[in-house]
Amino acid sequence: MSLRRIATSLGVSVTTVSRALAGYPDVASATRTRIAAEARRIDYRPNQVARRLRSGRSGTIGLVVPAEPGSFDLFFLALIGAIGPLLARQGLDLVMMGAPGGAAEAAAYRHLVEQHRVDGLIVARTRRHDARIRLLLDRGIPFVTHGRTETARPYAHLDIDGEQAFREATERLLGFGHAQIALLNAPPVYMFARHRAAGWRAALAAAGTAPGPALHAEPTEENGDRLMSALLARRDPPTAVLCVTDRMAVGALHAIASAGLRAGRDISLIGYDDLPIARYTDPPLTTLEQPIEQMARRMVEMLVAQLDGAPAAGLNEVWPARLIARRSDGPAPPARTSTLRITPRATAKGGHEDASIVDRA
Amino acid sequence: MSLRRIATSLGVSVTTVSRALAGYPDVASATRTRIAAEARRIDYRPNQVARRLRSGRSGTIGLVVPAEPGSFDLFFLALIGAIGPLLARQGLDLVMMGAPGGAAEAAAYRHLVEQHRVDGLIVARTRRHDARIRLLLDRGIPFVTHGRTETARPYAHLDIDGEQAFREATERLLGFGHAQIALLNAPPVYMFARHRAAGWRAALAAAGTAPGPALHAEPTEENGDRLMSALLARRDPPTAVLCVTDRMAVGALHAIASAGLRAGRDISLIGYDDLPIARYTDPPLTTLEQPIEQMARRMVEMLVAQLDGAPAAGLNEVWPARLIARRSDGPAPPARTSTLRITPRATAKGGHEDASIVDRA
DNA sequence: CGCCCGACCCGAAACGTTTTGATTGACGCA
DNA sequence: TGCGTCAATCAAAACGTTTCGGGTCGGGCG
Repeated sequence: MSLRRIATSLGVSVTTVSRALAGYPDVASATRTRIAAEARRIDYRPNQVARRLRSGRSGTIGLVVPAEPGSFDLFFLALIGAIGPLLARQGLDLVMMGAPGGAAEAAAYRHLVEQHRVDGLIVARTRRHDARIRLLLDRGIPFVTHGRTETARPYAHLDIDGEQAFREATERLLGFGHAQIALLNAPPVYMFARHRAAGWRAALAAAGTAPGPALHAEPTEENGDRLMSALLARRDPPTAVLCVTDRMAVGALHAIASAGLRAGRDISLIGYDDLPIARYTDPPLTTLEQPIEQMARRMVEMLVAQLDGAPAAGLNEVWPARLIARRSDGPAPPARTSTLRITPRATAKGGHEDASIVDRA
Repeated sequence: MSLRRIATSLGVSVTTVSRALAGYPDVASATRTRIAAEARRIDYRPNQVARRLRSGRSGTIGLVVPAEPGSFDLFFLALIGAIGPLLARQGLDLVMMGAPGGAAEAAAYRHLVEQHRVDGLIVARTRRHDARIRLLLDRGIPFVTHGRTETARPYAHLDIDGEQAFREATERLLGFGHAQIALLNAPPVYMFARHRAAGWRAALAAAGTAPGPALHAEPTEENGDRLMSALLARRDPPTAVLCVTDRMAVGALHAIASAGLRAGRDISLIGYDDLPIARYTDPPLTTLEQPIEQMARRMVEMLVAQLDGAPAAGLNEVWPARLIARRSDGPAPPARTSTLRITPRATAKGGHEDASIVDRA
């Protein structure tokens, strides 16, 4: 409708208008300016749908977020907030799909891909063997992941070095004199959980200290509370605890306070994410910050590069996290410094993912 | 491509395939089954882009979220999480646009609307005179708002009765014997801020109690902290404080603890939203819950109804909030119960929105 | 003078649907 | 037999772009 409108009102063909506006060199500059002027006059906006039909591209990027109330958290929120504007600047829309985990999630990906709804995808919270990544790789759809996964095939990803981050956090706690450092982790299906656990374990091994107990569950406040309570109920509770996310740390803080203990003195706690709230917990939370804005920017760059035909092979980066020291950790309480080593119970894996079970450390 | 593929492989016309699949009655049932079978065999998926071009609908609905770090909060998160799957069930996509406030926000709306990118919109956090709503009304684009606005024209909206909610909360505090009840509000451009303030004021008026001071700023943890600190620095600080959101309440809690006071005993605090964290603050936060899931469901219904041609006029509802009593409030401290009344200072409005200034109560 | 080339422009096809209006037979009825 | 009716099918147009493969016209060159 619209191209034609300009064309008829100027007495040229639709082709010429299209080519003029697209900047092709084979249109006389006089014509071009007339067309440009008219386009501006009627405030011409190309119809994206027509354009997409013709070009076979949809002009949108998909982001599938977990729809379960617990798991859809501030990290995704920040990601959306950062990614959206960047994509918009590239003329791309961000479409969101909520999907409850498992089969429905796979279906969501299939839906987006097969209906030509998206040109590319952003995949967050990668898992060890990630079916989504396999699907996308098989179909040749461009994507970028936040987080790594275990596959031999090359794919674009950007990740924070969780291993290094937790190694650093553990070393900090060791430096405070803690001898029993526990880990409140996410289920080991998630790669980030594995990396952070590895860092914790590596630092302890390097120091010759036996790892404290490691529990895991979906990283929510509720589970942080539950798991921390379980830790405190032990005969020989740890003096320091690493939490895989701030959300978990908030729950843990609550458990500590409920037990009549004081975080930062009786028990040291370190989180991860640096959510806005971390500044305002009591005490403020020592945590590890990932630069979400910049990550989002880089991920979008990687995705756009692939849309323009770049191979995914070179596109992978791992960035450092930054430790933000606040007041939820500190010197180990003197009474218990370097007391006897406790050995974590080696327990069989639980049946379903969400259960909080003891890791083999 | 695809319709044609079925057509040629079955020796019928594209039209017939289309009509068979669409369920028109004028195709022989034998033909219909053959077509259905073939469609299933090749796993036919209609090309949405083509469909949209033909129908003039885009099959997506838009949600513009504030992209400023502070204002993009958990409420939107919950909204997105709830709305996405519901829309998906209707065959609709949810496209998100982040937009920093002001001019950019208007541009974002214009972009979505004029490029035919969305069939409808969801508008959250309504303002008193909301330019977005005017734009949408003028263009005749279907939309649903979360929150009300001051316009004579009918539009579809669903809101929580913030006035009733804060009246109830204030009455609760009065019942606890508090005589100085302050309000930590959001800027009065937001309708929700006005409603909640009205409820607070109404309850106090009914009880013959003078309103405590009312401060306002963007509802973030940081501002909650700042404003609460300001309250505590007064000669005659209030014994109870209503916070317009849980985020603010979290900041306020921090300010209270920093001042060496104990929330729930020295100072009573009530929030709003019932974020997941409200259960895990210290003390757990008494707050008002809005049923986001159900609201999302209803808003989607309202939107879909309009897409199917229903007028917006009848579509508006105001639901009650539910008070969740936890432990951040309680009886007024005996030493100060019904002490002399303080009169809020009547100060002129500040220059820019984000400043924390004293309301004329 | 005749030809060729470059500059400029355009018609038509294509992307995959849906929908309109027409066509084809078969059948019943007068 | 002739006509109307009904069921079943289809061709073509349309949605708004982009792009392919020409086409026309003038001017420069041999």
